Amino acid sequence: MRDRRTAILEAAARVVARRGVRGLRMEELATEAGVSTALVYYHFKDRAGVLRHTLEFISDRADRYTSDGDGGGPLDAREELEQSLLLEFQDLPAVRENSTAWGELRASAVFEPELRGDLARATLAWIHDVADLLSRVRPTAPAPTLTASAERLTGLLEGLSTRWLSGALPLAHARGLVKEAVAVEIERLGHPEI
Amino acid sequence: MRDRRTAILEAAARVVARRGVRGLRMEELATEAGVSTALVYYHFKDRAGVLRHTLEFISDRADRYTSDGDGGGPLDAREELEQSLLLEFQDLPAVRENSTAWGELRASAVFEPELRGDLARATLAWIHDVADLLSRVRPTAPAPTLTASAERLTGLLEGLSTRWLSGALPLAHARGLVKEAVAVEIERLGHPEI
DNA sequence: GTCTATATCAGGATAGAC
DNA sequence: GTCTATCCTGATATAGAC
Repeated sequence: MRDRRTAILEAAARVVARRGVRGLRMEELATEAGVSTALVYYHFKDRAGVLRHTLEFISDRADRYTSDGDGGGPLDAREELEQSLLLEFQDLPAVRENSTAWGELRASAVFEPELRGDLARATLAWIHDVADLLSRVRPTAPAPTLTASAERLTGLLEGLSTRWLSGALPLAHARGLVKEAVAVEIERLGHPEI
Repeated sequence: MRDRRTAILEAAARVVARRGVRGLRMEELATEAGVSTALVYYHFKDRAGVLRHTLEFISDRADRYTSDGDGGGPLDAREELEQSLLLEFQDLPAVRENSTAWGELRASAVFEPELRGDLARATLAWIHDVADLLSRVRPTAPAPTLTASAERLTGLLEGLSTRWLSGALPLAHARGLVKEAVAVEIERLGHPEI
């Protein structure tokens, strides 16, 4: 147990994953964190403040996961790419929590312009990372083509993620589709004349 | 102006597109429809009932749009496919409304299991339609491969749609990515050995 | 079928003590 | 920094007249 503030943010991440951004109630959050509602307001001013800091918290945490050097031995560029894209599709509480929260963030941004800035920045960074990994597989492919591939792959991930989380798409199937999408895009980058 | 019931559903579609599923308030809906809140309850029992019927209404309407024979002259199979996938990316109020409502429905289904049934059915039907169009472009491709391509294309559409609606992706760029995705998948279906 | 009230309640937010 | 208690708004839902 860290300081209360962090405990509240961790609790908020769990509640958002369980109820959604729209479903987050201050009292449920307080109970989950084991504190009073007043304390939540003390630390975060109001509901919007809670949400802002929670989404920031989640996004930082996601960065950490992504850059996790894991114990799987050295990977070639393509494996690394696949690995990185498949990180989002695992049935671990932490991963589900992050994916759910991100999905909520994206969906909420449609109606809440204040959220759009952060979201756009994070998405752009992600696309850039993926384009970078792609460029290691296909070093000769031109940058705009790489970016377009990255945009499609990440866009697909977002779409499939929602399907998975809403129970419409089994995890294994989602993973299969992602792997094949990677194969297809890499193949495509080898034939720029299409 | 049809019967009040339909007018309420049309208004609900507009309000959901504007405020989201969670942002739909019975009074705003009533005002938008030009009726009293009591009448809304009379016709739809409660808020959940409004939502259920609204989503059904939207989904029916989307079917109509999709099967719209339009005035663009006869298209070959591939053009028809492209056309059909690009329908969702137009800056027309009706289209925006439908896309937004669908996005909301998908996002809500993550937290509301009751919505999942309808959603899964509609998604499956969509995938099937796209697979069908693909099979006309690549008549020799095996069915599972066609289905996988359709799943990726529709999944991508869902992901890009959210990006577009949240202002993260300009319309023209989205359309370009979709067109290229179609090209890539069709190319892929011509090389089943990958 | 439709309206004008109005009851009811959940949930966000604050006051004030410790 | 943290709690208990409470206020108050906004939103769902119903009663009863027409």
